[in-house]
Amino acid sequence: MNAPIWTHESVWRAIDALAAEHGLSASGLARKAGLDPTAFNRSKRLGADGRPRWPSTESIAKILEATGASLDDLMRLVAGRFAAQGATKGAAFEPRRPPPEARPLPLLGFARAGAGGFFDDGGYPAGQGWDEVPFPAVRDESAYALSVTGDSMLPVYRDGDTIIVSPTAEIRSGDRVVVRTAEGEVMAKVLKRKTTRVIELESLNPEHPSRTVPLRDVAWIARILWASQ
Amino acid sequence: MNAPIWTHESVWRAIDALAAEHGLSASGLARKAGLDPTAFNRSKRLGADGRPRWPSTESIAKILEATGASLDDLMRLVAGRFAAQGATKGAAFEPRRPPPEARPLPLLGFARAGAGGFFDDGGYPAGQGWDEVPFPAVRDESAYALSVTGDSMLPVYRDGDTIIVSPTAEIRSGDRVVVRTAEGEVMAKVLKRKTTRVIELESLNPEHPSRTVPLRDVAWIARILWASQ
DNA sequence: TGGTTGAAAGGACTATTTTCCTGTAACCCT
DNA sequence: AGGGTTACAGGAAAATAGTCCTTTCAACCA
Repeated sequence: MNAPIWTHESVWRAIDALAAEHGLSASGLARKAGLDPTAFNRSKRLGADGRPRWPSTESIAKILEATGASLDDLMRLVAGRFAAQGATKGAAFEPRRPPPEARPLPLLGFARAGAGGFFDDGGYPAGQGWDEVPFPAVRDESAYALSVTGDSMLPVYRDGDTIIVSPTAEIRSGDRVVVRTAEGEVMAKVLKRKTTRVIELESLNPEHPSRTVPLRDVAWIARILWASQ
Repeated sequence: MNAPIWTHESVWRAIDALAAEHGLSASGLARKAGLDPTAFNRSKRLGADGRPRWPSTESIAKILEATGASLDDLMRLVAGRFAAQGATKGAAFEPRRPPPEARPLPLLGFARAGAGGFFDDGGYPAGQGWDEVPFPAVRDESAYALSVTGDSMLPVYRDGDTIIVSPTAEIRSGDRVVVRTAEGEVMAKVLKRKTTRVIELESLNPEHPSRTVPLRDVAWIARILWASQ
């Protein structure tokens, strides 16, 4: 079992479980906590654009108070440890794999790497001044890998490179993304701009022109997290 | 005795403590998590009308991810159990950490990604035909991370990208490498050719010329395994 | 059977949180 | 001294979560 994590999925699951442990529906729990009964509707957990909607920390405080649940209870439920009576009728539709467990790696700014004292003679990290970074910080259980084929993504991605893609990671301007169009074309690009109607995609090769795609022509978009080298 | 509770005060206190445990200010933690640096300002924790402002559960997920903190850490901090301050900032390098444990991720060739049947409507892996790849396949206990600074490695590496470097991994022609010269210059390049006397390094930007360095001028060379995106 | 209530989906609107922006102050480096 | 960066306060705009409202369906009861 991997370490429990705080994710959109696990938080909502905890809310459902808390409701069930108190013999309530999600709408009943919301009502009991003084929230609108539709607040926890499953239909509202993803926005119209598919973006995850997170319950607020304030709403969580209210449901804990209304049910008398403790901080321990909250973490237990987020961790997925439910009471037997409260077993939810799971919508489990595919087996989930745990995401890779992050470990801390020593971290140094590149600009400092030339200064003395950070590496020994063999090029191994040494001395003072190293920070830490979790690697790999991949929390998405539905993350997958794509193996690059061809030369069309040079110079960033070469034939045979592996890219790690997350369908649920937040995407911001400047992020490298995989986009599938409604026609079935799948491409790796840089998201330059997103409006309510179009997305603008820059090529990974700066010499190639940007491309604007209407959102209605976008089947899905997923963020690239890591690339092998 | 009541269990620790989830309140406006305890949640913000936990955020401050998480920052402190990583040697960061609140604004530094926000920045590290990809949030606006003003997001956790003390001045913004109560609204102009005195109403408490709660951090979102999404923001909490982001700071946990950015710091590698676990659900147990979150609970500990919300409960008010803090570690001594500054424990990890600028710490001496500690050798012999276990490398990240590889997990299998679904793998698909990019060229096949446009064909039907590999993704559901939301862009999640589905259907048959997926292979597996271990991620991250990093076996080197001395692997470390470098944080890219500046624009000199565009378009492959952008300012702020993290590259994972292995001093012990085998290096072959075409691999992306970090090289330190005897003079102390550290650079990221592509190893084009290695002979008994020289190495030839291509720039990551194909427009820039190759560079030949005598082996006696090379202090060390390490292979880049992964790059964040 | 008809009425009532709750559960849930979906849309519009409102309230709240985050982001963007500006300014000041402190600190560090050249 | 000047420039750059970070920390922090404060205001406006943008984004997001909650509320209100409507509709449909199911369960229950008289």
